[in-house]
Amino acid sequence: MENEILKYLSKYIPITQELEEELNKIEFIKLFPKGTILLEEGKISNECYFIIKGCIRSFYNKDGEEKTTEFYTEEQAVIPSAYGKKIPSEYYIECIEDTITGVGTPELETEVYRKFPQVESLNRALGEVIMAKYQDTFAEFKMASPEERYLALLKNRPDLIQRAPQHQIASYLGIKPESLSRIRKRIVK
Amino acid sequence: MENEILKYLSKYIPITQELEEELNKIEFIKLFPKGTILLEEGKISNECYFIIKGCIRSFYNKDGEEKTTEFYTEEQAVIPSAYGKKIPSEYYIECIEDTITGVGTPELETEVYRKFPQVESLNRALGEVIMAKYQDTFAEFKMASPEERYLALLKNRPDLIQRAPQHQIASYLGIKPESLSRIRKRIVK
DNA sequence: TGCATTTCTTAACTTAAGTCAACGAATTGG
DNA sequence: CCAATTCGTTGACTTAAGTTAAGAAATGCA
Repeated sequence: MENEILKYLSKYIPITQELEEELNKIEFIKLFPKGTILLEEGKISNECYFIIKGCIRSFYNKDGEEKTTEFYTEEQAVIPSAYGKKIPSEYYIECIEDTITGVGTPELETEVYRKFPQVESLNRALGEVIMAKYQDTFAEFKMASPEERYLALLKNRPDLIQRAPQHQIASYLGIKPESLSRIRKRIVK
Repeated sequence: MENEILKYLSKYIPITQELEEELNKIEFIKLFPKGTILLEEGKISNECYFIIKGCIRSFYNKDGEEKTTEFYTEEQAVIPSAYGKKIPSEYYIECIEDTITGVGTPELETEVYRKFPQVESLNRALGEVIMAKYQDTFAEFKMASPEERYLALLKNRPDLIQRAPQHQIASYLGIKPESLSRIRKRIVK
């Protein structure tokens, strides 16, 4: 677990001795216990996270009801919409398991990009890949019925169904908990 | 219309004489008539587009039915999920109006990034902004009912309702054309 | 361990979207 | 300009999700 981010980066670019030392110096690994709120609605966001182990969700508070919109797990980056901008966040970010992350800040990023421009290139390329996947996910969501969305989730991220409570999964699928309960019952048959 | 892309870029980075000349040399402005299919399902994608004027949609063919998943208009980038990867596209891309675009290719990008690393930095930063917006759009979509989605579209992209046929708007909202027709009737009251 | 809280399920009922079909309106191409 | 096709609306009916409420199951905490 010493430097999982380096391990991850090394899949994509060669890690020089210099880069390794630099990243070891600045990298900030943190453990957050389950239940930690990493970002609150209305607050300024100055941190992003790379999940080494654990699970994080983002959720809105709509008329007192929590609407989970995203789940993040191992090897995923959590970048709040308001990250680095000086605007209040519209949603919360919470660890739903004990979670180990690398923590990034705009200042850290700027410094690393300046010293190692290749890392910025990599981020540009990785960003495009993640964007493409996300687009596809949104398109599938639009085209599918709630039941189809649940079946797709079972297939694509089966771990989530174990890791997150069902009412959070429900809003992630864009439906009510009662509906998800019925869908599950229907499927068993 | 000589170089709209330079105009757009100049909002974000200083345009040197050298960069301007370079981009003028390599930039490839094309006009596509309404109805042009820019990418077909199953085909390899080697072009991305920056819309100067016009409207482009992406759509899937699900059991013979077209499902429009995205509309792109002025100052938006159209980057197919399969762009630059050597995998077949899962969807079509079509101009639904006469459309003027800047056309990009992976080779062109590589060359520009090599000569003007600042452009790659800008793209990294812009990509993050676009990603954040897209995430917010997806979250809103999940939380809203079909009627609320339509009202949001009316508010946020009112031009689209004039520019695209209603059945395409319907699948963009994740519903059937008959339902959209009824929603519109409900709203007028 | 046991009590309190949260989560999940079930049921009855309401509401709105999906489906199928028909028809008139608008658009397109020759 | 006309014929053909596509598009949008409407109606009747089906299906599934939302709502409300209640109780069972699971979980967390003292």
